[in-house]
Amino acid sequence: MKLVFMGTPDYAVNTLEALISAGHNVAAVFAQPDKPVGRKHIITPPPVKVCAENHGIAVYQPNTLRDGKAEEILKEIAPDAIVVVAYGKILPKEILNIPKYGCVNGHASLLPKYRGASPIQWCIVCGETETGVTAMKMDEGMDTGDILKTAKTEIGDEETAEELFDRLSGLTAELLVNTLSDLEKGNITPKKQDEEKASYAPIIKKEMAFLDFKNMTATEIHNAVRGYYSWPCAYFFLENKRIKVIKAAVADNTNAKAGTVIKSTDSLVIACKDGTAIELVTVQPEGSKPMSAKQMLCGRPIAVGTVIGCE
RNA sequence: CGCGGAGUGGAGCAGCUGGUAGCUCGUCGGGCUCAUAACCCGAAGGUCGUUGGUUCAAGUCCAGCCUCCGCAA
Repeated sequence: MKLVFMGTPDYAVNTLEALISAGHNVAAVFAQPDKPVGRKHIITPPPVKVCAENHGIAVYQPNTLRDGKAEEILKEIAPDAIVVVAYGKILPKEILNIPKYGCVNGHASLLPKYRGASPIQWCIVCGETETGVTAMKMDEGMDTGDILKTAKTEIGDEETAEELFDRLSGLTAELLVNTLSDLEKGNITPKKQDEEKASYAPIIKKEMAFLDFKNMTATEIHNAVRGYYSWPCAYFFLENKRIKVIKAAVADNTNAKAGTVIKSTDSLVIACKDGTAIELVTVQPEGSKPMSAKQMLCGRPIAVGTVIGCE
């Protein structure tokens, strides 16, 4: 098939590679413009662009798709389908209607659940045990298009968002290749989404990853630590210093007041809501590299009974 | 030149107003103990990131460089 691919981050590269090796003619790639990245604000091209260039594919990085230019380019190319994975822009109606098979999006959740920007993080934060990827025919709404095909996978008890990202990225690539081939053969019947079951996964903000030991149970903390890793990373404050929590484990229940440090010798355990307790296994104090809680306690002892607040 | 923190024995940290390094953990040896990751005694181990400067004297002050990290993006 003659395709146009739209995507930006690492996550989308797998799919682009897969489409190419499946023999599709990827006539052009759209990606977000290069952005300043890192401490020194070095202008960096998005991974999808790098990949496309390595394959000698033309890359377009418009700031907007709504000024008619993109539409013009796409009509010129006249692709059979446009494949969109983590592109980061909403496609206007004029573009949606250009390809014969429409615009196919790979979304990282089992739609209609977790529509929106951050489905992967949210399903871990919410404690889901199963997720997947969905191929859908895009319409004007936010992830509301008809479902073409899905693939499920289980979420491991200790799996982080970063790990799940990797896995779903691979699943998406497979799913979309299969979806295209089925579309071509005409053996897909698009299914409407069940609006009753729809839920949204809003974009993640830093503050959301704040660990409030007083109002979260140990399990909720554990899920937050996994779900917000590796960005923005769950954190709390200790003496006005930000401490990121890289890894945590649910500990035995306690009757200490939520937020209180109940163990700080070999390990660091903090009481949470409803008598639960969480052990902070790996942490990263501001300015330092990640370390075990025990290492941190060597240099920065914390007294048992200390209450972790919100300051 | 976006803002800021940091580089000290194996690990994590102290070391204020300059006079040759200390804490917690670990390691090794010994002791106690039915036993121990617990406790007691002792030991080993540091060119204090790098280069140059100030000084009688610098980990401690000044300048440059390298590396790491937090914020921001």
